[in-house]
Amino acid sequence: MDSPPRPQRPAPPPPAPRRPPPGPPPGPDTGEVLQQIMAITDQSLEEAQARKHALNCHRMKPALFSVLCEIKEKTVLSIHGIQEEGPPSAQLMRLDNMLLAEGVSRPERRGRGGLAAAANTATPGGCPNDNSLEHSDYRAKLSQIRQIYHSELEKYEQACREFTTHVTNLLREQSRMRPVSPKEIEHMVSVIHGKFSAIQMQLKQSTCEAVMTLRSRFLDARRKRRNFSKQATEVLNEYFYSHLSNPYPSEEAKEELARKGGITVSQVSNWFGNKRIRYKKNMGKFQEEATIYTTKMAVDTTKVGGLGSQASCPSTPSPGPSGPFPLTSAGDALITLQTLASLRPAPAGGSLRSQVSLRAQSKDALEVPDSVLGQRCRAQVGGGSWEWAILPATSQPPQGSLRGPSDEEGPTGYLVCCLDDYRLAERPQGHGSVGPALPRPVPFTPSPRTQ
DNA sequence: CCGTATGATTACCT
DNA sequence: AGGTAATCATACGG
Repeated sequence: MDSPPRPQRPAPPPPAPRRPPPGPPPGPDTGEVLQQIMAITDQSLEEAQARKHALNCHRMKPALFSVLCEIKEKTVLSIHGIQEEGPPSAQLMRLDNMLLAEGVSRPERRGRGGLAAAANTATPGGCPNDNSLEHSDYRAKLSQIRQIYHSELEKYEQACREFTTHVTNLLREQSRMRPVSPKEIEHMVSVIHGKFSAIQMQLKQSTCEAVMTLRSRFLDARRKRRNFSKQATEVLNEYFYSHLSNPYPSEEAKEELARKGGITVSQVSNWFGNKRIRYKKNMGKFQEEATIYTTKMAVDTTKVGGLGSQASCPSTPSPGPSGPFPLTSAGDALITLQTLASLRPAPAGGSLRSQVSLRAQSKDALEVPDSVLGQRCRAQVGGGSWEWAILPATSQPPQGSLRGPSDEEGPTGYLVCCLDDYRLAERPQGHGSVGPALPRPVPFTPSPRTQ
């Protein structure tokens, strides 16, 4: 009760007791010794060593040492009280997991190749798979973050190791002078580790933040859509309008379209999803576009010699069985050249070379091969559905006006004509004999095609 | 600034 | 899984 207020200190004990112990009152002799100890710090190294040696040999040393031991005992107890600080790291674990998931803290991945690989796997699920430009930008930045993170981490770890060794050595050395239990050293080490891991935690935290920022910026960039390149749009539209009766590209077709357009397969899927629905909702609006693209396709077809090679479809050139788009009235039907170009003049010419090519020589003339005149054919109406039709029987260019969608196509660029005397035909009986792959007129069905 | 176009997302369906 | 339909959010052009 009347003892001096010497409370347990909340902080870990300093390595050297700088104060007279609260225990039994030191005699004058002890006080003197302590004075000397205190004075040691002011002395030169050799002097100090000599003093230390002298003190070590002092007759009071053992007694003093045991006193110190007693004090130590108490402080160690208090240390134990303090030591049970909360389990450090729910948060640390969270950070670690996150860094791992983001591909930042991959162990043992040092080389650039490794980093790149890590970056690749670091984009899980819906992650940015998009425009390779942005993607590589993202990867580069992530890799940068990773490098900084690892080099900092390395630094901290090294510093921690050095400092730990240093302190351990110091304590070991001091243990000759004062009681330093291995436990205490251990504790000290864990304190040091704690401090350093706090720093590491900060590093991890800010790394996580950086990654999240990068990620969100990137995702934002994804959400902040950009229109596709002209090239991509063209490729997609070409496929769409050349497969209007069945605009459902297969997986392979999607892949090829993606490759050609420099976009991803899922973007292709999105595009077709949007296109189908929007086209169906408002066919009128797309009429012009339809003619433009079907025309374009026709040009390519004729240029290449009938077979839609590269410019046309990556797969299945023949339309499927169902037409997703409603028929327009025959009155103002537009037969596009692409349509005409894919007409077959007669039963089974065998090879696709028997396809008819039509070329517009000028705005005012359309050359129609005799072989198809008066023929029953399949025609794409209004850029939309396919119908059986009979072409005009005259050798004159069909009446009607030519439409010229493109400026760049020159004198032979006007490929779309209105056939005023186009008329609907009966669907041929036994359609199998009409031609190998002529699509049958199938009423509009909104359900997804089955292939 | 506003209306339209368009890519992406979401819910729901088969 | 892949489709439709509705919707969101931004780009873009007048």
